Amino acid sequence: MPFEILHANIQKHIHLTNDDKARLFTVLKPKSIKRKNFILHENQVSTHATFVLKGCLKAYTVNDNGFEHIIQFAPEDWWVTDMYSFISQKPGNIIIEAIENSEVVQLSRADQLRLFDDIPAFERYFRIITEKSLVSYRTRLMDNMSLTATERYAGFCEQYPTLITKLPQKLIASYIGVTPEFLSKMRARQRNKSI
Amino acid sequence: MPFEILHANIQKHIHLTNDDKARLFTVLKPKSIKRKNFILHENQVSTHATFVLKGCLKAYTVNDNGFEHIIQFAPEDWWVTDMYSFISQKPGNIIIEAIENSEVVQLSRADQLRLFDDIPAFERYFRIITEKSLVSYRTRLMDNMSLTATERYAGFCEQYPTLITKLPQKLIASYIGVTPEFLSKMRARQRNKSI
DNA sequence: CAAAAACCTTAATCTGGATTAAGAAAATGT
DNA sequence: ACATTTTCTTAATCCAGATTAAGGTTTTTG
Repeated sequence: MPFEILHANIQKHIHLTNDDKARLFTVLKPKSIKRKNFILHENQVSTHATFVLKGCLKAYTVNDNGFEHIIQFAPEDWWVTDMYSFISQKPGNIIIEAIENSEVVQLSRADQLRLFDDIPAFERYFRIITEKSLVSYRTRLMDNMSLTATERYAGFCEQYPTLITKLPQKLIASYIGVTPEFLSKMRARQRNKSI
Repeated sequence: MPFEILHANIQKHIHLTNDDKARLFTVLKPKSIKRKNFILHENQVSTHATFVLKGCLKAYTVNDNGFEHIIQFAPEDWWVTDMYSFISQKPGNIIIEAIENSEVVQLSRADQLRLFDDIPAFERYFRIITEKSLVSYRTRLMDNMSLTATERYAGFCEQYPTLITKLPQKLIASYIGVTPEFLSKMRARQRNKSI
């Protein structure tokens, strides 16, 4: 049962009957995606939300100078989508790309809305994870406004210890909002201090 | 009917029957709040979400150096709460304060959850506004990471033309993430350019 | 309507982090 | 296993925006 990890994630928040579960599984579309391939391009409509079963994706924007800004990492057991485009079904400016070979399942907005109509518990599940996701964006916004780069890096290390080990530094730099050069400098400073 | 403005807001997203509406109105608590008074203090549990009928509030954090960072303005027709504290019912670090004499209605998390159980349309309403709110935090986070202060100020003027005229500059500075001195400088620069 | 408080402006100086550049190390594909 | 691409580091220079300080203006409140 390759979807079991999603089922377990859902059960953490609500209870689905076997029928509900079967109904959900019929509309999920599994997909394999290789490192450096895209789930969503810029100016494309995000028709689907994506849940990661295995591997890791990144969601990011590219600014006018060609710099990437990472909005979200999506490792195993996480949902990722361009929420703006997904709810409006208009083209968005977010790119979603695999940073490892990954296995995902996708749910279309149309199928999601049908599930909301038929299974209120399902709408509750998404209401709950959207509330939590809102909190994490708000926290990150405040951190960006009120903390120094060093403090943000320390916070990242604390919050995502597993990602620190497996992600290239330049991606972490892009997530916390500094250049790779400056992250490297911060790490050197830290190293010297602790010796 | 002082709550009509909230009812109209809800009807924009879902349909409530008269019974649903009556049910909602019995649990709403109206409240008058004078300028400079607080709806929520730091380290307090946000038991209620607040909808503004009249006036304007600000939600903000205070950092270690005593600087305010404004998370959200809540003018008429907006909801405001410390979502972290509201969903977890743990103490949060956000302060909500009236910046004008205001009229609000409040809904407790407990009442909200009961409404979710009894009236699925109600859960849908909050699911939808939470999705939208998530998008606006995410956009603001990306703007903070990728735009200059000047661009952020221009964006604010475009997005909230009415707020620009009625809010003191120092609050706008705190929202876009610059010092009041620097906002003043940007405005002087703009003025000189356009003469 | 006056005193106090809050707000705005200007200007000089400072600094966290960006930019540029270039070489070293590591990971990846074939 | 090796060549290519991607990452990481270090160091010099630069700049957007912070900080500090001080005077002027507007708003609030008694």
